[in-house]
Amino acid sequence: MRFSEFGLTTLKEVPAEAEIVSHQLMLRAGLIRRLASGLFTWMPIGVRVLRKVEAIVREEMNRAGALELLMPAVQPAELWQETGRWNQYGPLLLRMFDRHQREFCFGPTHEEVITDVARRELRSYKQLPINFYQIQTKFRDEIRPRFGVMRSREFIMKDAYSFDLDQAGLDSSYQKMHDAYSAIFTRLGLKFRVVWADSGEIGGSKSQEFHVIADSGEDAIAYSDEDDYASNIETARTLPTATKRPAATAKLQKIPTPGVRSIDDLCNMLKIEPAQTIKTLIVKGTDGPVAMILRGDHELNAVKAQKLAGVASPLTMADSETIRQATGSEAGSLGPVGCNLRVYYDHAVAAMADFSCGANEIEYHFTGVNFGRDLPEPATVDLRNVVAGDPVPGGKGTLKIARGIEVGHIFQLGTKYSESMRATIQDQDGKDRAMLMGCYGIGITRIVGAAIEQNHDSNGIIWPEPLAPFDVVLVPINLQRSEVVQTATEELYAELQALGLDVLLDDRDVRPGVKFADAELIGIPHRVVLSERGLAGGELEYRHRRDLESRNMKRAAVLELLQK
RNA sequence: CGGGGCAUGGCGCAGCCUGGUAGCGCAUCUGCUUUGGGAGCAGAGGGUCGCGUGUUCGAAUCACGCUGCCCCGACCA
Repeated sequence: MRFSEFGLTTLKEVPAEAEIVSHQLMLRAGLIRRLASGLFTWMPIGVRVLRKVEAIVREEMNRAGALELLMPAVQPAELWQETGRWNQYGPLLLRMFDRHQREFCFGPTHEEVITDVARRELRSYKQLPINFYQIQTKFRDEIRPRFGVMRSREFIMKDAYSFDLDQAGLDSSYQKMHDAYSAIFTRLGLKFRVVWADSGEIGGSKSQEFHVIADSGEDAIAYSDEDDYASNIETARTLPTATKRPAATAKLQKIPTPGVRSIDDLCNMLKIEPAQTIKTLIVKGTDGPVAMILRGDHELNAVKAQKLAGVASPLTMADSETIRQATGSEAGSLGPVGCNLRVYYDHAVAAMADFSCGANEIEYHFTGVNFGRDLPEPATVDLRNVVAGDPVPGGKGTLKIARGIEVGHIFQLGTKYSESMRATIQDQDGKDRAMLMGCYGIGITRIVGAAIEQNHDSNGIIWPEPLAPFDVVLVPINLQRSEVVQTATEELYAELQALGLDVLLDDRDVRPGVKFADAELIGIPHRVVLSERGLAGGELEYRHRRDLESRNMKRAAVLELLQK
């Protein structure tokens, strides 16, 4: 491709709308342009990257035995009503009517459609196992689209769905996808980690996420420094603390705390640390509100809390009226002492002594509270988000926290969809059985952003070679004025293309600095500079995007290097 | 959805407080010079100042309403 014919415009300045580096660089390098909130046009250079991602994903999916198909982006409401998700999915689902006032949605995912395909097509267990996939546009009406293509409303996803007769079959299909995903992210040249996760909206049991490790990631990942445990913070578990509780030394005191509405206020007034306080959260329950007791510096974990007996799911905080009726007090002055609600204590609380908490009387708190004296010994559960240093569930080592960008997610769905949509198959005994399903997603567009988050410097993108829009960029110096350069450039351009390389020839009549700056901004891995000076000595100048210095090399040596 | 901010040429911004018919940098086009790290000079094109209503002799500027976008938050009891 000749630069002069590629229609690429790069930006010297950073557009104000872009917050994170991948978004800024994608705009500056001309990969994407914004149409509306969460909607982007992929420009030619961006599409080149997308196609490279897709090609690798497709190859590995095919290698794993999955079959590509293509389902409609627009789906009829009736299918979603069959599984009950028409109501469950909420405002994330973009709904619309056709001219006959029939209701549709723009597919945010395709479990319903594929299950419909399966129940029509699959009759016999002999057709199993089978795994269908597609690479296609989805729409999710996100509350707050952000970070460019990382959380956009319209995006491209590879979604796959497996069908098996029994759990052993599902385990095997799931494992195949796990291995295929690992192969995909490895081939893409990304640093990633597989973590345990919550199945959330999609449903089902076993589920793992593939995260590209990056500080700007939206998700927190907890992992062990000693074994292979790794989990999304949403589901990361921990054990009761091993530390023994110190003996009580302080007297129980009730003190007035005017104006104190939060843990921070309390700590400021008493000159203590949040870890010496207890906070009490009131959530909605299945029969009356429930109190959650946590150390002041810890956070309640919704996934864990909503699984507890008596707690309403999804987890909902009680409103101030409910709190008043249940405790006679208000948020900001709540505590376990004298609380007659159903109470859950977090593990970490059991190790505390001489702590402070609300007195269930507006703007009064207790200090010097102790278990076994002022409160009964607590039965504790795992209630909170883990923090760095917590014990690993397996018992070995402590947890560390990293940030990641979720680029893949695999689930065992079981029979959630096959049962509600009656997708059954005849087994060896001629009996109808609901198929066991798995579903497997990769965010194709998100991978592009994640790759940039992980691979850039102050000059621009540094594409992992498998993703690069071009393999090599040719930068001729004085192309328009030097016949020697012109001849050598055209010959090299033709030869590299004949070798099957994607070559960008910067044939613009601009000063070299402009070409260098653009080559670095768009992140082409290999750069070859052709100049009269070098050519006179029979040499080209080569530099990899990651390198700081360029080197002069013989033409043959450059060709050899680029063929690897 | 709650809070905050912004909206002026393709991009980044100033002007608004104190009302008088729009300016800077980048980009674009033309010419000349320049050509190994985002060139220089000269010239040119391009904006009904997000939309609406109002105040006023007069509104980018003041008031009200709306829309769009961005950021933060959505357990912090």
